[in-house]
Amino acid sequence: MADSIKRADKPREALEEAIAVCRSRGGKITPLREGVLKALWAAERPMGAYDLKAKMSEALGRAISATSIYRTLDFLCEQGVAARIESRNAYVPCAHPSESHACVMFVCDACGLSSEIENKKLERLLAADAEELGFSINHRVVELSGCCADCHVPAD
Amino acid sequence: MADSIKRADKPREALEEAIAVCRSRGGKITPLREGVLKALWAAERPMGAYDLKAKMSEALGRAISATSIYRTLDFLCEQGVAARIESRNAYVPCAHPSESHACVMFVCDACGLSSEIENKKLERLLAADAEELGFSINHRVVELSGCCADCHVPAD
DNA sequence: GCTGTCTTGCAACAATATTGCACTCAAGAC
DNA sequence: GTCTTGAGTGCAATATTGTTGCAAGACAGC
Repeated sequence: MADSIKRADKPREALEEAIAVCRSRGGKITPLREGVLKALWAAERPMGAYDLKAKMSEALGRAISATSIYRTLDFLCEQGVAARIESRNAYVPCAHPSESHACVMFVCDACGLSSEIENKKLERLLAADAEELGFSINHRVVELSGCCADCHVPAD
Repeated sequence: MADSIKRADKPREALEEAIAVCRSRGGKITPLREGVLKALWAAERPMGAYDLKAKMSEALGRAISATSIYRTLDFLCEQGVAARIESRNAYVPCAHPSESHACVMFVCDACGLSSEIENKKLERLLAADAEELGFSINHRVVELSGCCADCHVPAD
């Protein structure tokens, strides 16, 4: 049911799928957008906006402004191909662009690796709580930090 | 099962309970700490650190530094009597200081009201996902934004 | 009174995010 | 072909949020 905690094993296809998804939704793929998406998939961990700014400036051979990065990230998040980790002010590529976005993010404090998993039961549970309160949910943030399997190997 | 979406109906007792909880855990209640807690309970919505800085500076009649506010908030969060809303960079008083902290926060985009509810099933669900990944959870963030019952009354 | 610890003050700074205005470029209208 | 329009981007300035390092004050235990 759950994804692997590693997500960088198929960045290539994921990137292409993400681009296809954006296009199919009428989004334009510019070099900056593609570069940011690529950088996110290439990264081993969530990236901050200013990390991306540095990365993109280097990759494109000119200074990219923070503004552009934020706009690009907004676009990618709207398209569902990236997600913001609120508790870290950082961004990750999103592996489930086509699904309604109710992912659970696991983020390792030690190595920074993040993993997204879908959980329909969780979604229903939250929906039930919301209904009880008469609350209509617009956006969900479910983030768990701790230690991933690779990191807390005690003695091996 | 769920709390009311309004939390300001019993700020007085809640405040006193929170103070008692801190004391019982060996925490010292200083005027600043008490003031911040009081401000959080008095507020109708999550407060930012700099809001609290202004509020406290006014209340105590002298300039309080951001540093002190952040330290105070750290203390209150550690004690479990306040909680940070990651998706807003803001803080709320916590209604369940004695429980293990796996609350679900509902925050209304329209009026800012926030409500915390306990949900044990959710906790188990997350624990199960975590186990499957070999992930040990250290900190949970479950925040839902949207529209509360009071705000999306359509026509009345 | 002395000592050690916890709390606070303060200044500087770092990191994150937004705003307003101008410019470019490509797609469609004429 | 030219014009218009709108999306995307650049850029400078600024706002907001959060941290660090060091010094001073408060207070309990001895």
